[in-house]
Amino acid sequence: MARTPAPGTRRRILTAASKLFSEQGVRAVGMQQVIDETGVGKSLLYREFAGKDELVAAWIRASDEEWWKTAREVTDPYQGDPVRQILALLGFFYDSVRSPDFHGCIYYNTSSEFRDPEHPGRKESVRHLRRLRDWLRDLGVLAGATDAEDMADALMLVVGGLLNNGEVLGGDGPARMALPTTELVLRQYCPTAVSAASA
Amino acid sequence: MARTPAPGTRRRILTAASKLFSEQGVRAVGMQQVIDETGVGKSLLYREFAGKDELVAAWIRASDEEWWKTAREVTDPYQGDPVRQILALLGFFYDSVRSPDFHGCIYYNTSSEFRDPEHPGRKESVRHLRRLRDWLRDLGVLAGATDAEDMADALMLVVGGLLNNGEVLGGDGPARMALPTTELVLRQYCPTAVSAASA
DNA sequence: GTCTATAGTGCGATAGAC
DNA sequence: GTCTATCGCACTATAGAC
Repeated sequence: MARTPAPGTRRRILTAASKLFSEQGVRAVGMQQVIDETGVGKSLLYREFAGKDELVAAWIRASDEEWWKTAREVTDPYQGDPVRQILALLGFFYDSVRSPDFHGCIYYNTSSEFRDPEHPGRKESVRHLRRLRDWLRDLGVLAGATDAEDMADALMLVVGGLLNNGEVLGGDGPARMALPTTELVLRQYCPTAVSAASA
Repeated sequence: MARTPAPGTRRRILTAASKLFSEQGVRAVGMQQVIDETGVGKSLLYREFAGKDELVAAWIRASDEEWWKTAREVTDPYQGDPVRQILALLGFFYDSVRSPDFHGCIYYNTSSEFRDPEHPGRKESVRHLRRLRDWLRDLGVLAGATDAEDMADALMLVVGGLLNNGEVLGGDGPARMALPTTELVLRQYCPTAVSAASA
């Protein structure tokens, strides 16, 4: 009889691609390296993904899904307290940046590697960052922010600064100031809610 | 006697390389494109620059020099008023990001494209960002900041967020909040100096 | 395996300054 | 015409997409 398709092939490829792409950058990694790392055959890889661009997009999409899962786990304990949820989220970013596996934010990095707005990997990356910004705005509304749009954009400044300086300047650099600066922003836009959360 | 060497060849190559690299990213641009854009011969290009890595490093170095020149022009009118100098500098960043020629910060982008700490282009990029951070710290000291190191790192968060979100999220996005957030940080670390500057 | 692209090398032809 | 800077092309080798 015919051999049954091995389960989880797609996942194995994505895991290997994720390691290589995030550590070295997408353009620095060839498809051959992905193949070598997985042990999968070339034909199987190309049956699973139409091309490199599609592999990149699938990697970003999978990372995005996993990220939201973790982000919700991190903020769920503070359900009903949006200010603490924001602080928990920024704390999660901070921990990620300080982790030894951190090699820069894949969404910012992939956007910078592919400037064509039509590139599937860029599209997915931009989509992720937009959703993050919108989530921060929604939390701001829940927190009764005086201006939730402004607050979300100010927080994206902190997030962008945290994620992009981490790999470049030392570990004791700007990252250290991410939480204090977040509190500064929160105090500006939700003074009453922050006092309550500090209590 | 002999033909005279054309002056400014190096500069012409750097100008073309700058356009291509900053618009499309370094790895997306081949040496042939640089050659086509300048009309220069391959042999001349390789006599002027040992290889692509060296061209990239030279481009970053030239951009860095030009940047400092402009940055000083922007802050010089506020000589003796470091708080206003910082605000002018952030205003300059803001204007750059909103300019139609902005295609992302070349220092952050090049760092993200080349992860090898030994890559000459990365080295120059990191050096630029470190010098910027140190300048902000020095201005913080002059402004009598309660903690100039913390303030510089907090401001680098704003700078990093501003420069890295600009190309990704819309023009009306986080960039808009860069100056208000800078003021927030300044007020936190130099309350008296900011009041004086606002007066 | 195949085809393309890219970094880098080298040489002959050409274009100018004298 | 002579001399040299520089171009343009051919070439190799390597790597990458598929």
